Amino acid sequence: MKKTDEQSVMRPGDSATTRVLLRAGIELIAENGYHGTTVGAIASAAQLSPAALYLSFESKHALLFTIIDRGGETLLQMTEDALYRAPSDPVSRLNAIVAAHVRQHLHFPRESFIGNTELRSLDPGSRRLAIMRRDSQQRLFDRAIGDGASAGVFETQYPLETSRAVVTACTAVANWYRPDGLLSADEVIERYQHISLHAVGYHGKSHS
Amino acid sequence: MKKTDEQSVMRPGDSATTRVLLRAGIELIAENGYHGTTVGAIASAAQLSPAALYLSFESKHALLFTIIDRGGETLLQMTEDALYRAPSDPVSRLNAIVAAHVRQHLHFPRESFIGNTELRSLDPGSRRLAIMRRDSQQRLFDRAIGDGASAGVFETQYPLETSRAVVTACTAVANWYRPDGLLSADEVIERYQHISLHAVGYHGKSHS
Amino acid sequence: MKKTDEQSVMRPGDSATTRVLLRAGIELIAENGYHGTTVGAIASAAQLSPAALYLSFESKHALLFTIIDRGGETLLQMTEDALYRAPSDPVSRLNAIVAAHVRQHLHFPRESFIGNTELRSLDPGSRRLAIMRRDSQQRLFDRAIGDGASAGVFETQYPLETSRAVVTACTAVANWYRPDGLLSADEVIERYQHISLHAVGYHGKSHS
Amino acid sequence: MKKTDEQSVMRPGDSATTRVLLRAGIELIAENGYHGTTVGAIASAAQLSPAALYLSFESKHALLFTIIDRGGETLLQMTEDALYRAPSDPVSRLNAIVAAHVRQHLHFPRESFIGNTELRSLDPGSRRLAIMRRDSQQRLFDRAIGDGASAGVFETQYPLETSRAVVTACTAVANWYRPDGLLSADEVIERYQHISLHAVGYHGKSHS
DNA sequence: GATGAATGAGATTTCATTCAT
DNA sequence: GATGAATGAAATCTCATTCAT
Repeated sequence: MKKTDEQSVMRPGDSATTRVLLRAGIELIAENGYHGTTVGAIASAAQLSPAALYLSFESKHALLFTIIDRGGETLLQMTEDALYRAPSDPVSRLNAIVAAHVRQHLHFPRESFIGNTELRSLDPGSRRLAIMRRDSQQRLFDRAIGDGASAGVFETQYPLETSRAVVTACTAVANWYRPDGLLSADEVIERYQHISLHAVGYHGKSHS
Repeated sequence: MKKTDEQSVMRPGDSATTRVLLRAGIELIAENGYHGTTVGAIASAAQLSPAALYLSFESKHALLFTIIDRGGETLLQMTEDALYRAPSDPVSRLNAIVAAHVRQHLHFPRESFIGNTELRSLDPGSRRLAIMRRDSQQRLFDRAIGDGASAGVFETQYPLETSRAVVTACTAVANWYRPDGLLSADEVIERYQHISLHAVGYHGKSHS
Repeated sequence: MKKTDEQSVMRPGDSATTRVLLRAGIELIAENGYHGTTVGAIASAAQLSPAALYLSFESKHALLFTIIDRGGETLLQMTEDALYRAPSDPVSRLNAIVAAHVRQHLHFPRESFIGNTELRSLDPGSRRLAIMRRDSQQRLFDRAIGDGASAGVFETQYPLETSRAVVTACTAVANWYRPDGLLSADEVIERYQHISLHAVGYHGKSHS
Repeated sequence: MKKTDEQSVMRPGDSATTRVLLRAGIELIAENGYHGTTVGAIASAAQLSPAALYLSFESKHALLFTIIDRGGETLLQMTEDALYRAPSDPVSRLNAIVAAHVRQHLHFPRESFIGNTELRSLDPGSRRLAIMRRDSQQRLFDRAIGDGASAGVFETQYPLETSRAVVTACTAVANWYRPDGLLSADEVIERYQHISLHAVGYHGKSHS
């Protein structure tokens, strides 16, 4: 359980208090947005006093940055790892990063949602950093799809737009997926691989 | 110009003051979110006093609701109209609603963005209404794609997931499209029609 | 009455609200110090809500700065004016600035007290400005006493230390003088002229 | 060094921790005032945790009271001792208490400053005690100067005001004296004896 | 003796909203 | 129709103090 947590925002060094605050912050900010969430609400969800937040974080903003920074770092890492381990043919590579991206958004929908919607609530310096990382993630897809198109495996006239559309759609699973819904995570992943291959104009077998 | 405005949130009956407040509200809420935008900021962007807002709207919330309600109403209307005017074959129908949906999001990116992200800031009653309308819009796509799949024109195993992915991607153009960018609105529309047809597993000509 | 007020911190352009806040701030900060005085206490002494303070001043600090800046400006002005109007002999000149300095501290003891004790509560930029003005005031005395000593009219070996001692003593009247006490303001002034002339080693008549 | 410390606020029974806290408290409170100084800042200047302060003192207030109470006690003691050892003529007696008062304020400027400015931050009971002691100190000067005036040695018309002015000026050395400045402590003392004799209207030799 | 973690109370400041003019 | 002045409520953050370890 904790192990799972640590695959997105939590880190081994975090104290129990820090973790419970992060969990409460993730929950509430995903629900109401950063400006719609008060320090008091986070503290009370964590069964702590508002003052306690300032022992773990320098400010409310620092809590938000921690969520976005660590979540973004983990997503990029996971995706790069998946790419590293994948066979080198375009289909496998696209399948690998779609799986990694979708999986992370399925397992950590709230963390991902915050990372996608609350960049505007970061101060300019932090925002720049977060945007750079988001762009790196996008470029992994741009390259995978672009390479497949150049190799003639993907028959799309608009690889860049398609790449954006694929990432967007894969990201949006965080908005609607419910673990207690009809589909298992693995089923969703498989379907998004399928849809993505279609979108890039791949006409062969999905082979996975 | 005003004509254009009125194709999303503005309405003929609106006074000049109401319009300027709506314009300012759309601009600022899209940028900073509802809770991140103050009445003072909206008023000052409209070159009015904060008190003036309360002559046109009952509250800050009422302003938000106006933006979301009217924007959503227009989007649905436009999409239904497009469908009504389209030939009855699946490709034409899908092309028609993709065009309507994308066009509206390209021309009114901020209004659309607010309609997608600030539902959570509505009070429960208003939110329910907005969600119902958003679901109606989604169902237009579900039906268009589902019918095409049933008819065997679209070869997708997962018509529902694909429909969601298509709407998501078409919606997201509001996040990145810049009117002064490389592509014209019509080019973007054409490419999204192309990508959508690919995604639903259509293998024929795009015929548009 | 208002006329009198305006001879230290109040200014013609100040609104009634600004004035009442300044008066309350002067009273309370003189009594409890800047850090010992809350915005709430000032507002409530002014029969206003805490929020009202922020219509007249940018911050609590801005209120303090206004008191110190304007009070210091008035003191320097008054002293320079007195010097300008005085006959040019050393005794008259010293008498003139002692009278001006003591009078200001007698009539505005709280404003003066704040100007002497709360420089440390100003931010560095404001503090520098206030210190520069305080030094200008000191130099008026240094010069008056130094000139008298050079001319042989004042027989002191230590004109600089004496100048500091004189200013210090004249300033301290703000700490103990009570308008309802035994001495009238003019009597106090006369006595401080007398004491000052003694201190600088003047052995003739006081001739005032 | 420790010996010197103990001539104002430190006492032989004080533990090392108590001493380091007193030293830090004196430094910081003199700089920023009582209300401008936090327990955390004192503790951290003493390289201790905030909680440690409560092992040596009952409260932040108790620390302040210790500084003011002991500092005031020492000052009065020193001045009384000086008077006790002085020859009985008015000039010697005034010289003696000026020397004692000035010396204490030169050697312990921060302790003295706090004793003069932070009485208002004491609770009423403690304040009364501190004020009584300050008045005792003032009366030593009142009596010395009054006796000299009665004896016709000091020719001042206003012995009481002069006494206040002398104490004020002698006290203020704590505000400007810097040990690394141009004058040694003994030189400052000599000059203040000189100035004080002038101020009280003594026209003979300074004989010291 | 010393501290890290925690907190209740309170500080400054902001904000949506009202209302007399 | 418009606003300047005002405010109650609440937001973020600080601080003196406690207590289990």
